[in-house]
Amino acid sequence: MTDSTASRRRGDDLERAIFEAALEELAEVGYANLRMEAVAARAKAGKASLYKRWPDRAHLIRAAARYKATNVDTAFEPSGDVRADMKRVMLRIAENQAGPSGEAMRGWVGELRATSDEEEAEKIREAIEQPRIRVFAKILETGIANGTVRPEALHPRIVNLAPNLMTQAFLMKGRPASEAIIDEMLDMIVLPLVSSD
Amino acid sequence: MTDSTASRRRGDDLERAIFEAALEELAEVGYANLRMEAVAARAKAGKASLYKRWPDRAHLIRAAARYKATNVDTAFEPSGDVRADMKRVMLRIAENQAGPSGEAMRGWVGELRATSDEEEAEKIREAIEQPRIRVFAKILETGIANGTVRPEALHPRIVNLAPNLMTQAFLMKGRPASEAIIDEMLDMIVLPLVSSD
DNA sequence: CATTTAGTGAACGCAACGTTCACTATCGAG
DNA sequence: CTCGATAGTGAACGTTGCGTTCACTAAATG
Repeated sequence: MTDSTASRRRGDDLERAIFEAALEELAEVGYANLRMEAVAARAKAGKASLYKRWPDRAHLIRAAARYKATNVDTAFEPSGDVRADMKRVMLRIAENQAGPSGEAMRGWVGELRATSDEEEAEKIREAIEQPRIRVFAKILETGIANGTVRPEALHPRIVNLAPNLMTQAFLMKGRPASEAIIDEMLDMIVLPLVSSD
Repeated sequence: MTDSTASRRRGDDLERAIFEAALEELAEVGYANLRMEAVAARAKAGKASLYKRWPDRAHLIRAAARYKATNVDTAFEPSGDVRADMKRVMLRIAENQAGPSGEAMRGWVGELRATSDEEEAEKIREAIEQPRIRVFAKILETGIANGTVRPEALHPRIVNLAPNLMTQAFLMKGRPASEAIIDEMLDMIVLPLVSSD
């Protein structure tokens, strides 16, 4: 926990501590209630150290989310059972949405117009979608290889469908889709669309 | 500045003026930048008159959005051409998202957890979804009647699919889906799922 | 016309923002 | 090892927007 022989941290060391603090705050009070002073206090840092690094709350939180995304295990090997694989990944997305990353995204969406840095926004969107596209494309490819999936299903709009449904559900309901809802998404929408029979 | 023949409005008369002002502000500066003082000034009303009616910004904006929703022409008669009907409605949703209602929704989503009045949230969700469900259900029913749509397509998850895709696109991109994207949604996802052939 | 009801506008206290500054711990070059 | 340069601290500050209060006044009521 806290070191009583407190040394004064600098550089990346301090930066990481701030990120961790921000993520914890995000998880606890949510984006809308996150206070810079609270993050600073939690990280045992001065407010000035935050503002030296990021111009405002939105930037700090985006940076923290990026930090978390890079430090998370994203490895995935498809089993060949398309439904099971998709479900597994969707449950993982749900877990993720329930934590600080979900809050970061909610806040980002809420300020999407205000910020309106179209360049930056596009990069964030890509950072969110790219990993998902890769995983779902892999699942579909495996399905195509073993004949359970139509080859035409490998289109970005369809590859993105499942994660997009997850996003929609999360944003509109305020919490991630339950397992029951994921099952419905799969059986009523995604699988009928991609299955080869 | 102040009109010498200034009549002082009251009740619903004043309330409408406040709603109009709020909607104009929403359209101009967006949810995140909307200031209560600006709304009051624009409506030529006192800030106290706003706070007498609604406890805070979020409530005022929700009320304004509701006000607009009830004063909008929602009539729709399906032509029997399912694709054309759906496209027409989706374009109307896009138009709507581009205006103050879209901003209201973005703001609501951004604060969904902070507000966290689960009761109220559910009512708002319903108010958004109900009219859409009715319209798309009608379109699908007509399609079922003339044999172009599978009867099993009349399931809430599928009925809601098109509007949900519109919502997802709007929230993540910051602006409504273009016509080209709507075409893709229809041809790659919605129609393959509901068509009877 | 008198009384009650409702809106105005200005002032207020408050919370959080983002900035500044004097002070201090750590780093690294010589 | 010493000393200057670099980076962090913590407190104070001005500012903005919130939501409230109050003395005043216009409109409705009867």
